[in-house]
Amino acid sequence: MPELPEVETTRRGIAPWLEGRTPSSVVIHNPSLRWPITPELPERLTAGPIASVERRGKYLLLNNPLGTALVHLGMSGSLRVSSPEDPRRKHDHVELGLDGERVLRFNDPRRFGAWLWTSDWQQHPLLAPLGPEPLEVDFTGDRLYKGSRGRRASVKAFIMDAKTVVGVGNIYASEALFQAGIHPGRPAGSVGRQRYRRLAEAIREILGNAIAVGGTTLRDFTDSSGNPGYFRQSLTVYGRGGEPCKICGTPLKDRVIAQRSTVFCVRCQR
DNA sequence: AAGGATTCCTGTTGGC
DNA sequence: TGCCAACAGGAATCCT
Repeated sequence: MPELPEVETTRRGIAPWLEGRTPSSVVIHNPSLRWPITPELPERLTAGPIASVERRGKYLLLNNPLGTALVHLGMSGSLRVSSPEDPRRKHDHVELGLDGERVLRFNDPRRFGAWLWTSDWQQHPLLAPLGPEPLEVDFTGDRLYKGSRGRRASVKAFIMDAKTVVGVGNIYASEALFQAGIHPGRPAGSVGRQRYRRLAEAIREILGNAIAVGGTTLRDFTDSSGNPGYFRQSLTVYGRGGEPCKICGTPLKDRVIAQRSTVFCVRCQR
């Protein structure tokens, strides 16, 4: 399930193959993603060189002189650079020809991903409302504290809301709340300033560490070369329901909070 | 306005 | 062993 570290890992892998090049072709094998791929996408993406590959939250931005292709991996999407001779895999929906030797393929079994075209991504309705980047300086505990006053939803739902901060999905939200010692079901408005400072620090540290080892591979995430990420071995609570807490040994609880499976320690997290 | 429920989809898993 | 229902999950969208 790609969260910010997996998307950033993907960005770093594909950028060197795309930047400065004009795709020779864009072939859409199946346009039925989260939203139908607009038929104009191929002509737009082949119109000029891709100047840069950026990331905003979990969106990848392929920028060229006409605008930007917004690529979202959804929950099962991946991008891979391979040889044109490598056989297409099941669920390869989009293919960019890079030169004679390489192709970029978008694979997405569940088709929750997206490829959208926009002439101005900053104004795009999906991107404009997004909150701060967790690894940038404007993401702070004080900001979380202020934004959460009066909020009755759980602190877990609050930090998974992209308007609060981008890129924190179910796995890293659980990990950060454990590291900060905060119970995921606690109302966001009842968490104090100091504890939000701890939480912001935990989010930063965990996402940064995950990026450094290529993300988390649970089942099938791989980078653009097909390699797994190694953060899984650093997970302290996610996927460990019923197993002992690594701090106090109490069996970890597993229950649904914010519509998602959530693992936490009733003793260490309050 | 806020927050919870629903929805899209397919591969994996668990029960019988 | 085989079949099928339940489940997982990002996040927009619907509903209250």
